[in-house]
Amino acid sequence: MDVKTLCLGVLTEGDKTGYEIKHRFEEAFSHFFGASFGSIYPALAELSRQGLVSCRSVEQDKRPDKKVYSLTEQGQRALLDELLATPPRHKVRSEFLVLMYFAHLLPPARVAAIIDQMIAHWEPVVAELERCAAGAACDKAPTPGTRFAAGYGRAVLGAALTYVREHKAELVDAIGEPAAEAMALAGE
Amino acid sequence: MDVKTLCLGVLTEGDKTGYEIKHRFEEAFSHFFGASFGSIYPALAELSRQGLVSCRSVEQDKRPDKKVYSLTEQGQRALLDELLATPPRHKVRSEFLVLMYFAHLLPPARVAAIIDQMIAHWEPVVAELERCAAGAACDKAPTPGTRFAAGYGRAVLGAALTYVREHKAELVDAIGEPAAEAMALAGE
DNA sequence: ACCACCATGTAAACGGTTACATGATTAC
DNA sequence: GTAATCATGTAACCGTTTACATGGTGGT
Repeated sequence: MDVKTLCLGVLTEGDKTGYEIKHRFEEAFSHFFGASFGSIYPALAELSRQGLVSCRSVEQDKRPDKKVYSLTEQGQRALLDELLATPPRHKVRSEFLVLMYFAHLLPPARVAAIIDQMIAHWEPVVAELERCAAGAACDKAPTPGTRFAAGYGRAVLGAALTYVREHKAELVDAIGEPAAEAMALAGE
Repeated sequence: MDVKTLCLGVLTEGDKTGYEIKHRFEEAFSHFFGASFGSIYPALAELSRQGLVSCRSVEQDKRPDKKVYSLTEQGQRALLDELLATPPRHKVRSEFLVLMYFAHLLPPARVAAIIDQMIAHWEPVVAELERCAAGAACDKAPTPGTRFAAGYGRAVLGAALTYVREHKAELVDAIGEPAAEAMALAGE
């Protein structure tokens, strides 16, 4: 599954410009899928070429024209086929956890700072997902899936926050006294 | 941060062949970082060229020679520099959640099957992380970071499991009766 | 017979990010 | 004056995956 499929997906919620699609991506699935303009615009061009979306230019006063994309019938079929064929993968790529794994090689203050950074980063995200999962917010489109995905994010990020908060001191202390184990073994 | 850094990292646990590094990757960080042979072998070659690891060939009876890599002093410094310079990112790419987001476009049975698949996939992973977080298992190398990372995985995957188990029926029912909202609005 | 394990590597293809290029409008 | 929002696109670069190529050993 690639950005093209996601574009088809958001277009089921209504016609949109590339710019709007990018923002929809951010508010709806930024916590489980990323996409930048550099991948969205070429994806839309390709979908248009394949006839899976149609495109009309809309004039604007004092702004350049915008291109509004719509899902075609072919596009709807292609989306369904793609969704039915997609195996449900779930990958995490976390430089944060790599850093934590090698915490013993870093200054304890740095490790503490990294954890604080993650907490500060996650807190507003969880708050936002809480609102989405509740049904309010997230624009419109309160489909069951929207709430499920937001609820998942809330549950999982909430657990992450709780975990790092509760184990920060333990980790920082442990790497601050690297001889602790040796001393324990020596009967200290 | 790339595979090269991770290779330097696992080599702090002791000398290893490319093959062994791959397996270490799998048991230690498969839940937050992926790497295949196709990226590990070239990474090792490049690190060797840069003098960050040294390499000695070891003859084996009835098997081709293996190349055992060791971290050099330069490599240790490079690893530390890289770890200190790495911003703590954390990215998720989940086709599973995309599928759930668009659940209303899929047959309910398919959605249920996908969730069951994820549960079946996550269950043994959580069990393994539980053992790692407890301190036993995960080969040796029971550094504080190892336990922190495993504990994080256990907490987060555990929350994911609980969430999908508790909300599966809700989601499947909701997409099974697509007219529910409309009927409610009509006073039904 | 066949599959899994050990062991190393290459090369094409893929998909995505980052940075660049342009430019008007509105608000602080 | 500086930054954010609206709006579209290109191109170089990056790192990874996938598939291919090779081949002996040990178990069922």
